[in-house]
Amino acid sequence: MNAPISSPVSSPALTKNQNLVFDVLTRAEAPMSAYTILDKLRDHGFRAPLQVYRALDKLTEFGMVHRLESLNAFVACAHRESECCGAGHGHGTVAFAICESCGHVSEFHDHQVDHRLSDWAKSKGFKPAKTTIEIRGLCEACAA
Amino acid sequence: MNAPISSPVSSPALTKNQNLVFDVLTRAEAPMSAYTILDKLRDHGFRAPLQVYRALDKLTEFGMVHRLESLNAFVACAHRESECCGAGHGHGTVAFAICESCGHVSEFHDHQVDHRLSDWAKSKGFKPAKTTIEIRGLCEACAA
DNA sequence: ATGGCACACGTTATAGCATAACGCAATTGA
DNA sequence: TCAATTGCGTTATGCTATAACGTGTGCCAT
Repeated sequence: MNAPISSPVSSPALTKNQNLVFDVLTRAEAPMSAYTILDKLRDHGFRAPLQVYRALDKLTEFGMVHRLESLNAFVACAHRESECCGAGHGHGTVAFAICESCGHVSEFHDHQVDHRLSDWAKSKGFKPAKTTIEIRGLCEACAA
Repeated sequence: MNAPISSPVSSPALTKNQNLVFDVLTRAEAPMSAYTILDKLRDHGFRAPLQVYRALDKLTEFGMVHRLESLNAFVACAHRESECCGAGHGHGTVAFAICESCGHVSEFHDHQVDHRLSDWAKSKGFKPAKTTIEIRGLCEACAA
């Protein structure tokens, strides 16, 4: 009795660890590092970073979690249910606006940006695998 | 005799350490991590990571070096002389295409992408400070 | 049923990336 | 001349991520 468990709330059938990590991220107001997640889950039996990283790898693969490269941290995907996490659909690249003051992250998507970038790639014969777009700055509230 | 030295080849007057780091990056075919740079410069008296990081911070500030967030590594700016490194001009955000096979990096710029992103920011009251765009995938040669 | 496979898990150890905190030396300019 | 600034060097430390090992479980083709 170790493998996937009928998930109470999440999309694909997640394992116990995956559910725990996803729940922590979903509740968070800001991105969390793997080690911060680890600390939050010590009460639930987590002892080592790998337990977190393995869950994060899967959740990222499922599209339920995004990694913020410029922060070395993770957020739950903001596109609820139907839009984002469906298996094979992929609505393209997601962009993030990260407030350096309050830590809040806005996730958005822009087809034009997507097209421009993939046009560039096509023109150069470059085959994109994963695209990162992160804007760091101050959110409206913090810029005031 | 410790401060800036008339630089033999570079743009602003760089210090000795800044020149050494910049030269190593300029000669490199692919991005380098701070520790790789450190190893290359042991012969020149470098002993500690901070010596590298401090030089990288300045070079980045000057616009002569870019940090690749998804790689935790650094590259010399590909825009030669006039275009990129001039003090106050800033031609906007730069994007990178990073080959995961050979490590080669292409630096480019797209006004439309820039505009799209800053329009989004404006509409949300978000004040951008620094924008990261990195496409990882396979370059033409490696995709063949 | 059983042997092989794929996968999640747990643990220990280690690798790789980045900065804090101290003090010294040189430069600048009121 | 004195204070402020900047670069430098050193030691120590902290944060991020993965390697390598072994265990247990479910699946399913033979």
